[in-house]
Amino acid sequence: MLEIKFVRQNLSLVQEALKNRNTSADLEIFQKSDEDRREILAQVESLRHRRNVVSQQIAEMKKSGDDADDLVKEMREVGNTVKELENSMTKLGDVLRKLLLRIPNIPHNSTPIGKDEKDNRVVRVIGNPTNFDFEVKAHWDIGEDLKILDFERASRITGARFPLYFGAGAKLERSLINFMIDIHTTKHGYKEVLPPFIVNRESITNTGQLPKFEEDLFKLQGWDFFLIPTAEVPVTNIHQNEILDEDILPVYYVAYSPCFRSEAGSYGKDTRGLIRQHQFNKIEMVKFSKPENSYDELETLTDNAETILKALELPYRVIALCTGDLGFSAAKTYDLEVWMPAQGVYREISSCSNFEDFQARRGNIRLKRKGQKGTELVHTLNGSGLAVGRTVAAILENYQQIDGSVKVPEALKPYMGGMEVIRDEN
RNA sequence: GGAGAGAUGGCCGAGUCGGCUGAAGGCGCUCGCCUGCUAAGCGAGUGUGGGGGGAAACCUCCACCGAGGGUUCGAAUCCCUCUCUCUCCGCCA
Repeated sequence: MLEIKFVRQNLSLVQEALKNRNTSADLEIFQKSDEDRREILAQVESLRHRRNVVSQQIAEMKKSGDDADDLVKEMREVGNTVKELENSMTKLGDVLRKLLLRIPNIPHNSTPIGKDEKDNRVVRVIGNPTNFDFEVKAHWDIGEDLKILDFERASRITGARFPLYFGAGAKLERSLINFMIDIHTTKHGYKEVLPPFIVNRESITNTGQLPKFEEDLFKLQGWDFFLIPTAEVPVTNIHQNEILDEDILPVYYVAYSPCFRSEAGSYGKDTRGLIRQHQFNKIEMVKFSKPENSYDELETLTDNAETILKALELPYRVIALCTGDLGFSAAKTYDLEVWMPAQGVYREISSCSNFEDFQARRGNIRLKRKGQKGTELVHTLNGSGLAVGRTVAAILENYQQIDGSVKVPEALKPYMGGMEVIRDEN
């Protein structure tokens, strides 16, 4: 959420940001409601002031036995007026809050301006697309042929877009989870957390998925709770309504969680394989930072995610999302895209963002500096490190061999109990 | 699921029969004094959000004692609803 004062004073800047994001919000209603509300506020406050003063008088008069009936009567009137004005003020306040909650973050000035994903900027390319001297198979065929993935049975258990892993496939997924968390905790200084996978409305509003994108979420029937679409939600909310001491910052957390997404509106896309599932596993890194350091933190965060891809020796590239492709809460985002040989394209496998104080304002996450009065909002960041299902897909495709087996990446062998190659054991 | 207790400022904790309590007291923190160093001591200050004024230091007003309603001229204090925490019982991985 943007600060109401900021929006009030920078309407054209906000307008411009909305335009760059290909979105809009009714800023005229905002402006009008804001002015009206402040006008009423002034009236209410002076009436309340008068009531406070006179109430004091009434107390004194009663104490000395004087008759205060006239004043009491008058104050009853004042009280009624105040109540009426307060009601209209509450209504305007609701309008304003609803509008504010739906205004996305202002993109950072280093975020390229552009319409859609075609305008994203390639920042760097690491490694070369894997070479094969045979015809490569898509990961879903590899997985099904090796009997480690079973989309058919999964769809019977639940429906389309749910994963079912067997044997070495299940173990590969589990190994990757441990491998990634181990690297982030031992090499990058993150603290491991295991958060709730169901969150309440407030938490998921704080991170920005609500109120605008409720249709993307799975909601629990009979509860105002949601399945998390990413561990970002519970982990960022660890510190909601807290004042963090300056010297504990920056705080780094890494969490494993399953992620649940309705994928509304993506019916035709990625219908096969592990790329787009309603449930998938992800390792998420979350940072709380002082404002002045958050862009440096974004670089190291991205580097931390890249470390995993490098360790797995998967070719990838880093792109900077343009304003039109940027997520609602983010001011700047780098996507990591891994090379997928079967489709011959780079596919998103991680997204690393700086939200500046946008989420912190919603979640009231503040910082207190030594020797300074007051508090200020922290900056929050997060990035996948990495999406596990997509990593499995990338490994299957990039490490496939002509006989249909798949080599285990060197770095993963210890986690796979020394297994060198995944082959059909049946 | 049943029974009970509680929720106050960064933390601990007091608030009587509703009215100088935005909130005692303590801790912590900041500044100053004092002291060979450290420790202790002394003095002052120290919540958040919002409106108005001022270039600014700051001044002023309003709101906030888990959340939301209600009663009242006036509510941290009374009433109602909800949420959360704790204890005991039951049940359960």
